[in-house]
Amino acid sequence: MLVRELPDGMVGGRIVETEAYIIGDPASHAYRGMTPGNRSMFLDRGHAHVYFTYGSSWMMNVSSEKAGVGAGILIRAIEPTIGIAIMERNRAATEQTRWSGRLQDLARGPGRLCAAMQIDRRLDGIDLCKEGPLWLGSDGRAVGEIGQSKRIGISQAADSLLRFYVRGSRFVSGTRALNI
DNA sequence: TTGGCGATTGGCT
DNA sequence: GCCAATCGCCAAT
Repeated sequence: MLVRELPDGMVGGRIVETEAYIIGDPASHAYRGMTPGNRSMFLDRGHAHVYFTYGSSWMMNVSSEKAGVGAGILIRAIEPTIGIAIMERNRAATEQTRWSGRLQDLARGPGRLCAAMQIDRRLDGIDLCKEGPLWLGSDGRAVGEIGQSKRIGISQAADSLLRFYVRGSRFVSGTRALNI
């Protein structure tokens, strides 16, 4: 689960899609070493790396190695379960990412997910494994079968099978062919 | 349902 | 300047 605590209430859901950006990965923001913009990717595992791209979208990684090593997991989609009405309002209020009105599109894709959950620069660097405005947890439900594919939208190391998704979930992004 | 394309901001070289 | 871990629109199937 990824959970966000907002003034209006809690929002979030089950993580159904991720991508790995591993050590020595040419597609990773951390590949060329630490800069002011990617330093949170070098925090100890379990911290947020929030960044802005394409002039329109915030996205979030979870740092995944020990302090000083740059690597992370991109959270690409959630199945909304908590505070759906609040997330719908957040998407509707975001001009850059217009919401189709369908629940399955509410947090389907890394930019949409951050828009729905109001994840932005202010959360960069926080510890996701303790109480706070954004944290990781579990609802205790069994995880479904996990599929594996190429990552989406990158040009470097494009063929590495580092994308992971819940097979059969309609809350997963990408084309049908990617989600077999 | 699928694939191609342009908008638009910030960080880095 | 350059370009990007996206999105939504449009046309074609």
